[in-house]
Amino acid sequence: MDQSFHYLIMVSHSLLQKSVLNALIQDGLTPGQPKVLDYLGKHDGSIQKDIAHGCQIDPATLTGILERMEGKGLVERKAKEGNRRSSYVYLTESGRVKSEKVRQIFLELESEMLRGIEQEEQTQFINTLYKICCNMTDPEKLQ
Amino acid sequence: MDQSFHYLIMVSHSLLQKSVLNALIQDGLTPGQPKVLDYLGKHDGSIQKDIAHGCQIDPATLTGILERMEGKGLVERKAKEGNRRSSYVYLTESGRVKSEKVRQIFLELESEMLRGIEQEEQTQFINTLYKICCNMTDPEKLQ
DNA sequence: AACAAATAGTTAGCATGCAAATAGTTATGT
DNA sequence: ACATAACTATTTGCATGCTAACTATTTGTT
Repeated sequence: MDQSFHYLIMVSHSLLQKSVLNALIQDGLTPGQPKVLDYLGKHDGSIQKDIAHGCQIDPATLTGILERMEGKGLVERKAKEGNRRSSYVYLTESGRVKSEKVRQIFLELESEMLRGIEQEEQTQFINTLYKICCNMTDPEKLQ
Repeated sequence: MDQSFHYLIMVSHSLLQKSVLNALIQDGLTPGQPKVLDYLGKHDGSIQKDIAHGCQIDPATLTGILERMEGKGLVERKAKEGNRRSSYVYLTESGRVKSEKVRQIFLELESEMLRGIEQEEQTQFINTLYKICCNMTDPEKLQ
């Protein structure tokens, strides 16, 4: 396996993405849905702009994903008095169950990815990865 | 920013992907092409199956990408005597120039991502990331 | 040699993912 | 108050990305 930096970033993401979907496809979830469910599990009632930002996808992409999720009864989009241009997104009962399942899968996969790696090495890795993400983040769009 | 492991993996990949494309879109490259050019720069004359594997995409996806790259004169697909079911892919002159440009961009972006991180910390990070990728790789498909 | 199994690539259908253009809503400036 | 600007979500068009089904070729078995 090529050990260049950018290649490992690509591979780790690709393998994680495939594992997540492989574990959740029997629940009827499609590739774009797990990250949205994960985000809503932590920020229920967010507006679409914030969900898109948190999930690192374009708002236009999120529109389609939410339409299918609403069609399957995973989420509801509601308007609020005094702000008719934002749409507030809430998990349904079914959506909350799936969101919890997603959270569980992420924990299991993280445990598998870090198999055989010392606690200290894990901590150092997360810290460095966080620095890297900050280095890549446009200061204008700091979260 | 959320500092969970899977989230940082997703964010680092997403930001890298966007930076790469941002730097290469003026060259007329589309999102799927840089990784293929990078791979061919190191393994010119590969068959499609190996390119797909190296780029972590499905062979069916590669078919479409190569069609557009061939249409733009970046690559050529040739048959070899004695093996008519594989198609061997070669960079053209123009493709080689783009491939070199891609390599340069990757180096610059890696340098930017690792800004302010000690050499020893970088080395440790790569080592851990490599272990993680190995943990996620199906032993059946070891590269 | 004849047939079955494995392999390589393509096609079709669907779901992301993005940029650009659009519509509707809210904020701002004068 | 009015016109303008900014903001939020959607639509459109194109390029991935996947699975499943299919074609063509090669290998393996008998």
